[in-house]
Amino acid sequence: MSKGCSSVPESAGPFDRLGPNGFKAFRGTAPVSLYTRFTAHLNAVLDALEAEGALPPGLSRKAVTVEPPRDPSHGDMATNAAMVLAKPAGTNPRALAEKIVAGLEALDAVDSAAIAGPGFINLRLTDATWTAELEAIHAAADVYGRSDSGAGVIVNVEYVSANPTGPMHMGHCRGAVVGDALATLLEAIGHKVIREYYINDAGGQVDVLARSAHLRYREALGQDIGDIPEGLYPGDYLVPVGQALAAEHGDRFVAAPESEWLVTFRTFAVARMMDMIRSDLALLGIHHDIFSSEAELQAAGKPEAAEAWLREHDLVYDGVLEAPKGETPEDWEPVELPLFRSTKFGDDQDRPIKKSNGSWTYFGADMAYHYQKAQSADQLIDIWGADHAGTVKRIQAAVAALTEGRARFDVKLIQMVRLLRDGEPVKMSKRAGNFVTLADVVGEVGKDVVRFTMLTRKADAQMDFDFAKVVEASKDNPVFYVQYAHARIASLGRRTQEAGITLPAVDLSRLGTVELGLVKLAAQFPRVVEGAAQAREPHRIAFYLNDLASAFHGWWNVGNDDPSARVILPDDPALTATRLFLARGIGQIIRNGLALMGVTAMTEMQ
RNA sequence: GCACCCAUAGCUCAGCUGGAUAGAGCGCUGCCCUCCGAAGGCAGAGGCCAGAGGUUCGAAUCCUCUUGGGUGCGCCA
Repeated sequence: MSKGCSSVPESAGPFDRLGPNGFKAFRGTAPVSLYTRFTAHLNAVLDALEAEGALPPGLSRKAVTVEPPRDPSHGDMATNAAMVLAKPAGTNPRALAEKIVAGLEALDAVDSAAIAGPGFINLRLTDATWTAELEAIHAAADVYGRSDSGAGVIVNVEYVSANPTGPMHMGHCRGAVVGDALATLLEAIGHKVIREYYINDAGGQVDVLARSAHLRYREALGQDIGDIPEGLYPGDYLVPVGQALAAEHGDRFVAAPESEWLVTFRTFAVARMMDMIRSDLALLGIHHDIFSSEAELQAAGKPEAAEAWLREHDLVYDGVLEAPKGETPEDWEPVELPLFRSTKFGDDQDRPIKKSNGSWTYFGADMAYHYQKAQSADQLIDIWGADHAGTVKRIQAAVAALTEGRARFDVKLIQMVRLLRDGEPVKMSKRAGNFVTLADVVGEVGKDVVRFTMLTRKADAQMDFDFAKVVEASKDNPVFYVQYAHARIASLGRRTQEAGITLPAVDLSRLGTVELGLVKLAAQFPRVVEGAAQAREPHRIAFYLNDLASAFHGWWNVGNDDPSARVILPDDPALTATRLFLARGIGQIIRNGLALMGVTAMTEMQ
């Protein structure tokens, strides 16, 4: 099996056949998308024009697009080639368009080609081209929509990375889902993906965790600990940690000074917290490949190595930062610290990599961590909460410096989710420890609803999560609407069997205009996947599926008033078979799209 | 004071990395549904894409400025 396609099922197998139009419809395990094929055809036409001198050689075709027009009445496919190339070619768009049209019209798959507007070339494809695409969907099945455009490129996606001080709460949820869906999406276009979690187990917060655990440890040994002091973690989830520590160590650390137990308690508590986080993530179907420990990173001397390299290249120096503008903290004092020249890469201030006590700042360690990730990946993606927006530039600067600009590095910022119940924001108080946990929410509405809902907005837009609305059975709820379409399709199969209809071979020439329209929309799927992966925007899959479901429901609804438009026609088994073939093709796309989102497709609604 | 994110129909949001007459759901208006595929369906109204410049064949999309929201801002993670 080729690299980068490890998640493609073997059963799909390499596939090689010629479509009715002479296209080589499949390459490797997944069919080449219609748009990719037409881009190739267009390039061939342009090459021919170059050869005969109608176009100067070597023009950049970067801005040339082949895509469906927004208005379907314009045709099935459009290209801007004539408009983009006319100027550098020293001709006018329409004259060039006529030459390109002549070349494209010669293709069997093209029914007609026309010049429109300022110089668009609109193509109408033969029905046979589309019905062949429907067959391709069935043939490729679970693999339809995948490609190998990202083959050979390893992408590291770091997401969640919640502090190991408590269970996952809803603040972590969206980033977890977006990161995971993005990772799956990148795999779908052939990337090898590393799903990574960075454990912040080296800072002051885990010391607080250790002290909180010590308190629970004393409690487990029967001491009255009273109220949890300010500054320690109050959550009940530390009770079993204290009990386990008591069972293991007895009372020998009860009165011991902190220096004797801190490391032991910290290590133990962090491990327990990570177990808890892993099981919370498992509720969402999320499993990371690698958990990297900040403490281990530091113990291995990685930050020192990074610092040494940066000093050699004059990118770290010892200096004093100016006092912050705006509200100056009362206790501000100028201190000399090792500073990274992030201003050289567009940051507005150089950033300290060590604290005045000699330990690493979060940034200092994180810098080394990103360098480590870049050793085993070609591209890096971080999924962060939007509250960390202010630190994006410095880490991008660090990656650019340490990799000398080689690694593509994107930080995706995830905006806040506002939890609503009965239209009212759910109140959360971290101090009292009564935040809404991820486990609670998944327990209430289910994994699939949570995952889908988290992908119904652009990641950088704020969103509301309303407990009532996300489970509502109506067309305003995309989660339901998409699942309902898939369930209807599944029920068609069951009902055909119940009706005792024996299905003859399908006759795709009997598909009507509305039905071919559905095929055309379904055939967009590979493009949508490619675009969503390139843009790192998994929400596009959710919106596309909602559109597809909407088109399917619309088709279904024609049958309400017109029984002859229904799928199951006891008097016409051949047409039943054909429409069922279409419906199942749509169902396949929905299933494939949901799979990218990590959502299970339902075969019946309750 | 500075940086980043955002601004699209009354509301919630899409808009496929610059394309043609800017879309969807809700809400609103009108019609359809005793049952057989209505946990609805069909149609309609509704827009200075916050504002002003610029880039070019072409801008909601890219650049600059302004206005109005959100987030963050020395060695917290």
